[in-house]
Amino acid sequence: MGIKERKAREIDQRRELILTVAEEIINSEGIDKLSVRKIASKIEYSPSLIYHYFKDKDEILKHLMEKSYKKIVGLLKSVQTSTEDPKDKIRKMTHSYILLALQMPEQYKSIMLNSSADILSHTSVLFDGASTKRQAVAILCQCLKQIDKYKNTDDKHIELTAQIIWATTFGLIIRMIIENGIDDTQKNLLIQHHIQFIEDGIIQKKT
Amino acid sequence: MGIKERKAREIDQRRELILTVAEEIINSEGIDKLSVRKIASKIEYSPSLIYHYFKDKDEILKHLMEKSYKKIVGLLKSVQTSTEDPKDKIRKMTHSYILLALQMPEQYKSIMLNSSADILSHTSVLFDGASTKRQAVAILCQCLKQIDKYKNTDDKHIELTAQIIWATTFGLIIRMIIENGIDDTQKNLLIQHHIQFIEDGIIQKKT
DNA sequence: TAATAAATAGAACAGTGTTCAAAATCATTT
DNA sequence: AAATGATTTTGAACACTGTTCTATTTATTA
Repeated sequence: MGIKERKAREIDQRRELILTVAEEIINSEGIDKLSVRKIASKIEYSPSLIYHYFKDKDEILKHLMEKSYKKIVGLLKSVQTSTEDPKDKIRKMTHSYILLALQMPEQYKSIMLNSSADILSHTSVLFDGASTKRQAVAILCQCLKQIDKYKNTDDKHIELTAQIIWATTFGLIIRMIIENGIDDTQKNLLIQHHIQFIEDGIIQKKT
Repeated sequence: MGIKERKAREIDQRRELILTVAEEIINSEGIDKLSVRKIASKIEYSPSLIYHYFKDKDEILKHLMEKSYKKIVGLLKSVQTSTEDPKDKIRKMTHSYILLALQMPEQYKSIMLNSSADILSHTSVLFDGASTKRQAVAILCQCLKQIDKYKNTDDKHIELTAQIIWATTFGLIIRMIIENGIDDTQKNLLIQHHIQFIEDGIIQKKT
């Protein structure tokens, strides 16, 4: 009986359709303008139908965030295996992370600022022990450990460094997104300066 | 005729009352739960009355933000005139800035993340030339200039440094606010680490 | 084809910001 | 003090929002 499977496939397709439409709205009108009714009208179904495929609006958001989040982590991983020099790795990771985030400003904002508990459990990185539970921090720590100066540094210190790198980079990105009208050359200068700052901070480090 | 003056005073009082109540709601329930109707009910007037004293909800927010913003700038100024050593100044300014922000998390979030154009014109700091138009950046630049190593550094470079310091500190604060449940010792470690990072970045700087 | 299960729609509830015309209050002048 | 005019306040309404519930339609199974 392939009918059940077809049904399951149809449900998945419908869910995908909803997510796609939601993403379209976010990209064209911004996340604030996303509404269940707007999704329904664009999909030409009644609003209540949405609730057959998703528990509530938050669950839709959650799925979208998950998608974007995986994209970001995937990027980090690909950079991690690409280069040799650990310092260069951190440079490149930070740089491409920033560029990717700027390419999907609305999604990045949502992922990082939406404090829904579910999403937060993926994106929180500042707690004690994050290096063992968050891929992004783990990858950063791994890179830091490969730097000579950190050979004899305790793990907690490395974790803190990674957390600061992450949180500060986050800050620069969010402000570049929020403060609209910054031209590209200025953006590039800021990014360059920030990466230099990180490098200096790393080099200088003394246990 | 002191009646007109009394009237003006009464209007001011009413406006103040609305703002106070709004702040109370924000502090107790969070900014998301603030609504015109809730203000009205707490003040025991009809919702439509609010619109006699404020153009719309955004204007109320704007006033609240302005208030908090002034508090922050005031703090920066007081630290600026307090200490001697410029490096110490930056340390202290950053530190007390972070502590103040953490004491008013909801307000800080609103000021910095609410992208209403009016508020943005006070809080945007990343554009080219911000050091002449934004007090926070200006103060930071002034401190940087007093550091020996920066004596021969061009203004644009100093501005970028100030902007990065600002944006990264912002990032750390926002994440400490958003990621609830981080205990105080961890918070202090992060803050300490961040300030150290800034210091290292500043020292290391070579034109 | 009849019974059963799933998908879809429509109406409704409670909430939001906002507007507008009417009512109530107050101030001033006659 | 009464009437006029300005100001303050309200109540109802509009257009939205997320969400739930009960029908109704559609598809699957026996």
